[in-house]
Amino acid sequence: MSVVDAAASVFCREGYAGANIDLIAAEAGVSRQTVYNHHGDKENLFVAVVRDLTKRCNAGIFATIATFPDQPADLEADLIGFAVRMNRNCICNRDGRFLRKLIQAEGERYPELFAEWREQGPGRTWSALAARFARLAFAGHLAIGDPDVAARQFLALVNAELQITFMLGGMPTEEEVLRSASNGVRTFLAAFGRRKTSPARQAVLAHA
Amino acid sequence: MSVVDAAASVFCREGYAGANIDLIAAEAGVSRQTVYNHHGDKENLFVAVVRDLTKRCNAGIFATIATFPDQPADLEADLIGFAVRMNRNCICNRDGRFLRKLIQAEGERYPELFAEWREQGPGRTWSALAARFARLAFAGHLAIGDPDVAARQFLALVNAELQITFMLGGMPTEEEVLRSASNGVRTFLAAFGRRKTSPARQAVLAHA
DNA sequence: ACAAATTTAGACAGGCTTGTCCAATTCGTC
DNA sequence: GACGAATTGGACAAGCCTGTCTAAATTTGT
Repeated sequence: MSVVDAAASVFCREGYAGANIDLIAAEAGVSRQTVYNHHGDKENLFVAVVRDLTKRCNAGIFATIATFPDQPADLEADLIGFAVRMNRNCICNRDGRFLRKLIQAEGERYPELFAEWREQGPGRTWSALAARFARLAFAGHLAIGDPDVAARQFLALVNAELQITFMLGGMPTEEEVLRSASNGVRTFLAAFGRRKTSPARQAVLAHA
Repeated sequence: MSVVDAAASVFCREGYAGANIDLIAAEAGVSRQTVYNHHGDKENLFVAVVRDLTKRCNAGIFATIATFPDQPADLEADLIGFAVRMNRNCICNRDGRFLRKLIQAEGERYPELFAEWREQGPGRTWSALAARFARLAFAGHLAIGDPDVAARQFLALVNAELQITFMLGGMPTEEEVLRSASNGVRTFLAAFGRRKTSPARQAVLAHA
């Protein structure tokens, strides 16, 4: 494991103040001196960790957004699949959980560092996702008023049942992710879908 | 300010490891010795802080749930009002933000302490809220499949636009709270509200 | 194989923090 | 005013952590 990866793990587990350079070095399998040779001091190492996580998370998010179903065959199934990919590859994975925890714990102490994340990450994510939803609406698959609002609500809905797990830093099971995404997409489509499906399907949606 | 309140503030700002007893004492306006006289040691003080926050937050949540609009005059306006109260009095206030941050930062280190919060807090909140929504559905104001899912999604929706602010530990403005609640309730009602325009759906609801 | 660069282990100083002890002072109550 | 309880300030030991230094060992490039 690289020094930065080990540092990410320890910073997340122990917090910045509680993180111990000796422990990071041991976890990375190098000597303490090597850590100092590479990164100067603790704060510098922390910045390197956040930049690394931010870069990888953003790359993952945009790679996943590229799989958004622009021409859906089955809108509900395709959106559920997209939501599951988003959760699995960006939000629940190691990088996503670590970055989230560092932001929550140290965000107020490093405003400029996390302001960068904020602009590059959520800002662009929402905007890119809103564009995709606008396109679906334009193509007649959805009835959306404000695509930015719809994008944020989509993410909120498909994560609605995972909040507690995220809050405690845990990793939801594949089944939990799927259930939350399914319930979220169903409600999203109940609100924004065009309802041109059959009455039988409506009945299923209403009861499920 | 009481010792526990000052400790809550410092633990949240600096993290458990970074919190300094001298600073807590100074912020509370007492001597360090007094802190030790009252609470024994740092860990003990931390536990006292979490218990205090948990108790106050839960009380606030259930007081607010008691204001749920069981007989709504204007369903949309009443739900927005409820959502704003929930956010203002339970989630955005000092206690709510502090408790959330402590859970996120130290939850994994004190599983038994936060398991208590988890059962008494979110578990009962969701369940109580689900019962209120079920009642609205029974009275014919909503068309809900699973009240538990609807309750979680309601909370997720009305907070959808506040996520980033929460993540960075900030306090949203009254306008932001109102806008997020309004957008969330509008979508919630688009998904679960009764629709006079859809005969098929009406039929389904009549049987549900 | 040799030389340069990197890594390692360990010691070390300096600073900070926790938790204890104690004498002096203040406070609450009668 | 008096007396017991609580609070205060300060000193103090012990431990931990950061960051530096050095000399030896190891790896790397040629």
